[in-house]
Amino acid sequence: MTDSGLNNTLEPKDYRVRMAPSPTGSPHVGLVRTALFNWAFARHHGGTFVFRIEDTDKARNTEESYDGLIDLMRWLKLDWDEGVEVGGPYGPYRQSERSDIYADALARLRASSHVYECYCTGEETTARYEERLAAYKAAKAEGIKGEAPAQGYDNYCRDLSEDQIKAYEAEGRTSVPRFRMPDGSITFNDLVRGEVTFETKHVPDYALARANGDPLYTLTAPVDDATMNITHVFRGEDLLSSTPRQIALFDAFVEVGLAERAPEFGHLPYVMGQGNKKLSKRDPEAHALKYREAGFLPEGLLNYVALLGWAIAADRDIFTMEEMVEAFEIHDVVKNPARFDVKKAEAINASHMRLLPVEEITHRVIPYLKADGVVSDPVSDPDAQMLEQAMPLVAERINKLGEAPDMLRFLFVPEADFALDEEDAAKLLDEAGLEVVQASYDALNGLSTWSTAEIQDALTAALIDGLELKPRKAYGPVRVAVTGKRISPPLFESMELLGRERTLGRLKAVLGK
RNA sequence: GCCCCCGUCGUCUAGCGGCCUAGGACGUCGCCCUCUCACGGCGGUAACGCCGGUUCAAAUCCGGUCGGGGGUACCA
Repeated sequence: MTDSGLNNTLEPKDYRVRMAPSPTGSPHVGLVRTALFNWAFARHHGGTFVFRIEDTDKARNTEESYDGLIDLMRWLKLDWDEGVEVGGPYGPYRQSERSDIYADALARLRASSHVYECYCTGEETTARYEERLAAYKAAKAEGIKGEAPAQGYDNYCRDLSEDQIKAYEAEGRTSVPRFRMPDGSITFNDLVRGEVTFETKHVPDYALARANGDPLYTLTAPVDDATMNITHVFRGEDLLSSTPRQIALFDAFVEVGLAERAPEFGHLPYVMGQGNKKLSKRDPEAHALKYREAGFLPEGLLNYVALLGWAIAADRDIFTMEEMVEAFEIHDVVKNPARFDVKKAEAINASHMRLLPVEEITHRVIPYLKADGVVSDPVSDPDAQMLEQAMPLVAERINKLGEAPDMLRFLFVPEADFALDEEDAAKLLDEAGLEVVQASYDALNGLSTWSTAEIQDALTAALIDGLELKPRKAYGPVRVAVTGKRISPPLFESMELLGRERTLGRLKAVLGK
């Protein structure tokens, strides 16, 4: 048994965690959760959060994806103390720039007894498995009980003689370095799951590099964690079963002087999509940056994502990142996978919206208004004034920043471009509706003062008292005529903001005059 | 096949042997507020996978079983 425990002289301020994504495709919400928990752990303990990039797979990495990762982390304000873009004492922080380090590590390992050369081809390995399987089945048919053969590499080249090696080399075969798993079992204390034990006979010897010399993930990640002095590794549960081989590797590192000890591990449960499938890049809700596009607040997304496997208290869902940092303990992380629920994410986001003062929401909504061409870029003075007055009306009725443009557009469009929603117009501006609009026009036209209160009084007198309409019936057509839609900010306030000229103009336009 | 992980309302979770006729949140349903929408308020709905065991007492501990997931690569 191997003990992976840290020596207990380690102080919380010395804790070093990392997140190490591969820059392939657009960043995933599962990655946000992993980043958040690592970050919260580091901040809670006063440790260090490292951001490293695992870009050894040249074929799949893109610079665009890398930019997306940086963009995402900055938007979320998950700041890192060391890593790409900011540097640090253990750089470089991109694996593609660390070839020398891996070559050196591999050379040391090869000089030890922990690594041997394997000359097998993949076909040979599977062929041997088929053979074992056939033999097992044959024996079973005859009633002989035995252990079913394991799939995967069978440690065939473990103890090759000098002659055999020479023969293979003479054949012109290439070889890969394989790590020799020790006998016995490996037990480690997973910080979220508790004690986990693997019998090493179930863990085949594994390749550390390709035949062409390129190091594999099995080597690079542990080497980086060792050389960057990472003390705790929190990652997805898909890596749980590769942990024993990494711990064994770390033991070899210690022997060859690459590490002082293995880090502690904690395996975070999956973030799932619909059904029982891990949220994949194919699912639209998987893409983290989409939430920014939709107008999520970073603190809203983060709060929701934190809830996927962690709870701050039994009766509380809404909290700030400061509060999370204060309360976060890795031991409290739940073991079972969580489904990502967009509806709840939106609700949590809405709660955060309500926590913000109007001025802040205004500030944050501007990029969305610009993107949709609702306000000028840069924002003109009149636009800024209008916004300042209009935002109190809409701030509490939107759940995402991205909902603001549609709600505000009617206040900003030039009259020439103002258009009615066809469906709403067809529904509400029928004969009866136009009568209402006519009555409204007449009532408002004579107004001496243009204020919310005056407007409301005039319309109430004309429509509710005069035409004896239900408020619902009365204001619907007017709303469509003035704002273009059935759904809008409060009508009387909107009219005041729009001004007498534009309001009356729109009413008249509907009446066809 | 073999190894490992996981199993409380539809969903996310609280629960660490008695505080549980299982709490909160989202969803959903009903009501109230209301010029639309949204907000807000009130109320309802709904769960310990199953079987054994330990115990005076089990959602909580143990065993089994079923179900789900991951691994078993010269992918990460």
